[in-house]
Amino acid sequence: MHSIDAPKAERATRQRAAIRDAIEQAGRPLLAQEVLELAGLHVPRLGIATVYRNIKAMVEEGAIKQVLLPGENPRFELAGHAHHHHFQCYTCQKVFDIHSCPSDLLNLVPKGFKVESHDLTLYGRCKDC
Amino acid sequence: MHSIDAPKAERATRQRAAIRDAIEQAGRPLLAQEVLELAGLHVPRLGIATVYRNIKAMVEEGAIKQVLLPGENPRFELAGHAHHHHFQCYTCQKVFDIHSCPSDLLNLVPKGFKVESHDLTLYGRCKDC
DNA sequence: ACCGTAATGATAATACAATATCATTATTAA
DNA sequence: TTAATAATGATATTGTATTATCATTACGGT
Repeated sequence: MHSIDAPKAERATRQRAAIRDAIEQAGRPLLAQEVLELAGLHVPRLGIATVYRNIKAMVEEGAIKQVLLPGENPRFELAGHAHHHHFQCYTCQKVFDIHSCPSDLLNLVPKGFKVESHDLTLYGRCKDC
Repeated sequence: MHSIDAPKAERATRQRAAIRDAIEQAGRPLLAQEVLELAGLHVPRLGIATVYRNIKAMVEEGAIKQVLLPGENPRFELAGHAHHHHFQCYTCQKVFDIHSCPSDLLNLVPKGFKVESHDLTLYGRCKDC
């Protein structure tokens, strides 16, 4: 008799591991291009389509999450981090996590407006620039 | 003798006036599409190319400025406003100005990082939603 | 080791905002 | 009013990030 199991998918490939490792070890949100460059160091011939495919799958399964900054393409970082914000360097354009958060945001809006969340991006010079 | 003046350009057209008025009277940052819709109420047959052309010219001459929110297309508002931030409604997607600013942003970053500016976006429910 | 097939890599196709093209319209200086 | 030409409107084109296609590769259960 034939199997009636649902299609399995989710094979463990070198590419997927390298992509996940790149995001994890970077410790900062990465552009798809940056993921390609970093993971590509360990998997020669890695293709951008594979990067996008795996990023998409990992977002859907909740392993990583999208980080959007104003006027920038999406970056990706490991999920599971607590609420935090980001810092972008004017010089190298890299984005870093900021693990603190201003306190007095709820009183900034006119009456009638209800604040439910917020995004904060700091800009300046990073430690290496 | 022929004139040696530089090419004049800058004619006063109904379209340009309507585009500027739309941005001014909205009192909030508008997408190019929103500018088309609002200015189009006063100038039938207004084309999107004209909107982009005039927006670009007005940005270059400093009359309006671009407003970028995470994951959003550029919006435009009159220049000359003091430093401020924005609120986006989860329901209607409209963006509103917030004329106050959190205070304790300089101490949020690790040592070695220098904060030079910041962007803050608040999200929630606006007065009309 | 073998086989079924999911995943990959190269590249074509797509989506979409923004710009370029160009015949036509309309502003402005005379 | 007229003439010169800047600006417009309709649409084609571009630019670029992302997705689809498909022949090939390589996991993984047997």
